[in-house]
Amino acid sequence: MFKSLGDPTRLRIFSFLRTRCCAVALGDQGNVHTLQGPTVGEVCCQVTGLEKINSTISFHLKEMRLAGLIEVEKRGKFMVCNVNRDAVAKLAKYLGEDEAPTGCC
Amino acid sequence: MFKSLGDPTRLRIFSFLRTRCCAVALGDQGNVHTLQGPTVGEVCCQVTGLEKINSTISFHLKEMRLAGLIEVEKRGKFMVCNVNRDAVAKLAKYLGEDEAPTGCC
DNA sequence: ATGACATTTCGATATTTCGCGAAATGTAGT
DNA sequence: ACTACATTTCGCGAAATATCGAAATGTCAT
Repeated sequence: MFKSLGDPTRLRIFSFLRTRCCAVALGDQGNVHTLQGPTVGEVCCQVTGLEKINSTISFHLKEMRLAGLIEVEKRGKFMVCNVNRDAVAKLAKYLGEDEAPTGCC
Repeated sequence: MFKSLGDPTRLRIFSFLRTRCCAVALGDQGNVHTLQGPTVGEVCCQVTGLEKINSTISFHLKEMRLAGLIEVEKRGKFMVCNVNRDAVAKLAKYLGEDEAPTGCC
């Protein structure tokens, strides 16, 4: 995930996706449903201002998905993207915790 | 910083440095003194088990220093390394905060 | 079915990055 | 000054990465 966030384009994508809320609802069987989110094309427009080609954004989104940073869901003709909040929370926790044993120095 | 943490070797270095406390003391004029910490050679030994050459570790430490992730200080013949806790805290804060505007979706 | 649209895959290319080993630099002690 | 040691710099090759554009895939609407 750090590697994923390490690329400037992906960090911008990440930042953009965070400004769009990740709507979630519980289904009948208690399963989680993501309701909506930006599409690949929308990410491309908003993040790079069409500076980058769709296929490039698609590539980065795939990387981020494989890293577990985001979730991508099919919505008819589109693919909608959302930040994986649990994963990000874990990452924040890792950075936030203090690993130094007491009295180490 | 994300890019820095994205490399496996550097993440191991980071993790190792965090287990060694960053001792700090106030000097006579209120200036901050880092007291001690692992040397480059020690990092090389502990992190890679001598799998990697010193120059390689030096390269990574430089990257991490330029990224603002660690601080390196001259201590006579040695260079001692410590995590930049403020920077890491900021990073954790960035990941931890919720950027989605209320009622976005 | 056909056309329009969204996205992904593929191939090619340019750039970056990592790693090693040798040489250079710098410091401490004798 | 000389030696021993710690670290950095440099040159280079190998591998990974980012980007583009074209072609392929998949979906919706007519």
